[in-house]
Parts: sequence; C-alpha cells; structure tokens
Amino acid sequence: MAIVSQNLKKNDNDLDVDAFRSAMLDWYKSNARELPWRVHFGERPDPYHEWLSEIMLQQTVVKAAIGYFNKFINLWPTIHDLADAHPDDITKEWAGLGYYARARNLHKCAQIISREYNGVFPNNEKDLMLLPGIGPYTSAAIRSIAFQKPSVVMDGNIERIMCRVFAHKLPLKDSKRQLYEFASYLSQDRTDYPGEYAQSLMDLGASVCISSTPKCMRCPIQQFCQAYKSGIQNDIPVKKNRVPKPERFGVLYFIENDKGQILFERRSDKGLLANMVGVPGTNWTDDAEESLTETFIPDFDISHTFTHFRLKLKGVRLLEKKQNDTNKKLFWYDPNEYVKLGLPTVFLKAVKQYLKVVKTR
DNA sequence: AAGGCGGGGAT
DNA sequence: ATCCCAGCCTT
Repeated sequence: MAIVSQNLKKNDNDLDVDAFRSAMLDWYKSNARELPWRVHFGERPDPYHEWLSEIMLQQTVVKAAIGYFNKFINLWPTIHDLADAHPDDITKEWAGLGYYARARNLHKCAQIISREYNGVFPNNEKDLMLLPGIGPYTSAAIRSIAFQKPSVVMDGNIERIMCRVFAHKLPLKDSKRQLYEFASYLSQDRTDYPGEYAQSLMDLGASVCISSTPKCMRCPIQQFCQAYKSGIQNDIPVKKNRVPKPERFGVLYFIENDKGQILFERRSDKGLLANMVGVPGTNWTDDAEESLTETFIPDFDISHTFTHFRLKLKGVRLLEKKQNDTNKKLFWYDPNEYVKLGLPTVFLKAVKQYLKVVKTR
C-alpha cells in the first residue's frame, strides 16, 4: 500500500477513486456485452452459472466459451445434474475448449458443492479457494459477481488496465504484486456494485483498453490514465521477449479393420490431453528421425501448436495392429462418427485429414 | 518460483 | 505468423 500512495503522490494529482468507479459503472450501463451468463445491472446471477462461466473463461476468449456454456447449461441445468454426470460425458462436451484439467476439476467441484454444500456455493474466500479449479481470480470473481461482495478481481485484462492507468513501466511478468496493489487501491472494499465494477473492467479490457493500440478516444477513464497523459499507452505493458516454441515430431497410426473402423485410444489420466480420446501412435519427441522408428510412407501430415511446443505428425494407414505394448484402452470406432468421440483438436484435425485421404482413394 | 497445460480469436 | 487471453495446479 505504501508503494501505491507514493506512486500516486508522485503524479501530483491523486486519482479520485469515486470518480474513477463512477466513470466505469456509467460506461458499463450502456456498453456491457450481453452474455448468456449475465443478468441486468444490479441483479445477481445464479452462482452456478457464474462459476461455470468463470471456469470456461480461464485463459479463454469470451467468444469461444459462449457455445460451450449454453451447451452445458442445457445438458446439466443444475449443479446437481453436473455432479451426477459421467466424467467421460463431461470431457467429451468439453473437447475443443482446451486445458482439460479444468473439466476434471469442474466435475470434482460440482460434486463437492452438490454433496457437501447441499448445492449452495460458499461466498467466502477461504472456502472458495479450497475448491478444485478455483484460484485467486475465480474466487474473487464469484464473490463480487454472484454475491456482490467487495473483492480484488485480477485477470490479464485488469492487469493491463492497471499498467496503463498508473503508467507502470516494468515488465508485466515481474509486476503481479504491484498491479494487485493498484487494483486493490481502486477497490478499497467498496460495496457499491462490486460485481458490475469488476465486469466493467473486463469489458473495457476486451474492447477498449486492448493489448495493441488501445482505443483511448473511446475510453471512459481516459482522464485518469497516466499512460495516455504521457502518450505511452502503446508502449505498455512491457512484455519480455518470448522464447520460440520447440518442435516435436511423431507418427499417428490409422489402423483399419474390415468394418471400416479404426483404432482409437483413451489417453492416460496424466499429462497432455489427459483422459481424452486420441489415435494411437509413437511418442512425440524432439527428434524427427527418432520418431520414425520404422520406415513408413506417410499418407498425410498434421501440424498443431500447443502452449509450449509445435507438433508435426505423420499420419499413416495400417491394415493391422502395430503392437500390443500399450496399457492404454484401445477400441474400434467408425471414424465418420468422430463427433461423438469428443476429440481434442489435434486428433480432430488428424481424423478429418484421414477421412479426406481415404475418400480420395 | 517455475513450468505444464489447449485452443482460437484478433491482427 | 505472432500475440495473448475472465489462470490453476503440480513440482
């Protein structure tokens, strides 16, 4: 807190917190995005809806989450329905959204809320943080949005806004605590519409105070923004240089039987794409030659980028099972029915390519 | 404290 | 092609 007041005084015009919050709330009244989990200004959403949306939105853009949210609410209207669902059904419906640990934790959390909390979400930070999949951000978001309790909601958008409002020039990565202090200063345990205030910042970050070339002429808090005042809004937040992603290589086996089916596998419950359905193949290594343990004539290529590496795969058609070495659960399935499997994106791409190749021969 | 963990929207 | 997003969990 000492750092904050220093920083504010240094700029000779203390930020008027009341005016800042009023500007944000006024802007939000006429500029809020209409989203399926949102309610009217001043109303509180169903905590189940609010929680589900927050889990889906972790590291995910709003537009990508909307369809999934509607689908989940349709399939499982209450948290008890979700708690009683089969885990495989949940991962299948989650397929394509990524970060699949979220789906597992979603189910665990639903079961705890349903069975230990009788379906009622806790509204205090300590209990919320103990739930699987709920960390500092999601805890604060649920508290402020679903329960209108003052909380310091910090996400990537709000960090960026704090950076600019306070003209913070150090790299974002090293500034988490400082930026939290800025946001905390603006929150100050205010009880007036903490949920709407938090969402107003998120919407501002998504539409106006965007990462590159922010739209300051449309910004309701332009007058409070020290970066704008100094004309450095395009230069912050400062990002550290990113290391290029390494490449990995592998082979996928499309093993066919005489019924037009191919072999799929349920992946291990640990590591990348845990518990998801995929196509069997070699391990993915950083050595392109090593991945080709035998000489194949590949039928097609698949490339896919994950968080921390690029993957280049060769797809090859085989008429018999390669080996029985694996402890993974293998099963035959009609590749044309791939939609029902809930494949993660890399395998979705691969199967579509495979079908195209098969059709043209 | 650092690294693992997906995918796609926006540019 | 690159950036980065309504982060959390494990080690």
